[in-house]
Amino acid sequence: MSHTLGIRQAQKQKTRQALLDAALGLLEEQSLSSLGLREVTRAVGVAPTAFYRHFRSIADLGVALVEEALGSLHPMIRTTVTAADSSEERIARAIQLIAGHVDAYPAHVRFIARERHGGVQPVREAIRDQLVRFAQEVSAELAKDPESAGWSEDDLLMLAHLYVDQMLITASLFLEALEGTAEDRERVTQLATRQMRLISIGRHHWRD
Amino acid sequence: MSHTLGIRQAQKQKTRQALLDAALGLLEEQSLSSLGLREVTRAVGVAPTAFYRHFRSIADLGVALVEEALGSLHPMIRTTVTAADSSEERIARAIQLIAGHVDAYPAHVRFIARERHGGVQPVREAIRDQLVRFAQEVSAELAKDPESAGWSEDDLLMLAHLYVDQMLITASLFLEALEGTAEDRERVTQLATRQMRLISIGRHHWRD
DNA sequence: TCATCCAGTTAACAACTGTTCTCTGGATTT
DNA sequence: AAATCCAGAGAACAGTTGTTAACTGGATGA
Repeated sequence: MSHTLGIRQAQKQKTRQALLDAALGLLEEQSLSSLGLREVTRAVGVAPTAFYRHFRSIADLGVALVEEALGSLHPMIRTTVTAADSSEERIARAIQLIAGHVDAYPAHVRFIARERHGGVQPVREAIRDQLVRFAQEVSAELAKDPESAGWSEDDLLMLAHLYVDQMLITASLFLEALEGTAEDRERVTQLATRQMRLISIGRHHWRD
Repeated sequence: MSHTLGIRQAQKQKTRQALLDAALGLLEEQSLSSLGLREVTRAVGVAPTAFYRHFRSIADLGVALVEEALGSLHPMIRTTVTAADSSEERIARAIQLIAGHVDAYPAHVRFIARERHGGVQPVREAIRDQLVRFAQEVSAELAKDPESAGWSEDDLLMLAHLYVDQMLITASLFLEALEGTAEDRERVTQLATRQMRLISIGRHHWRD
């Protein structure tokens, strides 16, 4: 059911993607609020005014980056939380998944961590919306687990937010460890694993 | 034992503080990496070149802001964790303390949350160092608690980091709720309380 | 085939940036 | 009282920024 794009539309999307990629690269050493429109177009090799054919402003481009970075992550998260194996195995797998994602898309992870509390309001809101969606989805998956018997919806959402925040913290630690040694990364894995374990224990004894 | 500063030194410190205050104000709507030196001096009402009498660069000023925002917080944290009352009361008091701090110094809290993963490396490192110190101090206080019997140093530090991160998340939520209604703030209190409670439960059953 | 469209170009704008060098005048020290 | 110091001012520098307007030329659709 794929409709082949015309030459013009295809070229336009190519340039648009080049702008997004260039911006993401430039954002490794600065924040979005200091990223210049000309800086981005210069990196791509197009005229500054071409930018306006794709985005109204840098903030607009930032919102598009949020969608690119988080939009495709929902199914991955759902299946990770769902999993039918033991709690300990699930933790190990989740952390392995985070580590792998940071390895594969470090710039996206950095962007989200940086701009979650960054200086550009529309981007902050876009990230917050995505994270709220994550928490809702995690909450919905948790509800299916027999261990969630007797849990209120509020408490499930509370736990889901804890998980989502913990995921981001862990991703950020893996990111810092990317330029470090293998031991650095192993230490992050150990730390994150034990923190998740402690939260799981808290979850297990919550109903008391 | 206070040595009265000379007129010149006093005036210099006054200007320096004015620069810090102005910068903090301007940072409510942008990130440090986009803050201009001229922007700051203009807000204070001094010549751009006067900036160099106090800071080598904007990054340098940022590091000074980190010290101002977090430097004086260490004793407060120590005493909060120490506390001799029940776990539930300790949680309520800690969260109340965070809420009060956000009310009193919203710009400082915003600055730390924003620049923790921000685009200016020296500032990121300064914040990280301070947070590591917090975690070490919390860890040292936890070690005194009889409930920490049988805990390894690594595990204490793991828990301490969890507490510190949770504090920052909570502070950030209170900050968002500052412009909201009283119910918004109450909801944050409820959420943070239950998350802390769950972590406490996890801590209590850790040795299993 | 011919008219229309539209992604990207070119040129120009006023406004802004960090940094340098030189200078001033009141505080400080001798 | 005289010499020194030094926080801040002033002017100028080359480079940068976002945004506007009018344009070109290949793809598109009638």
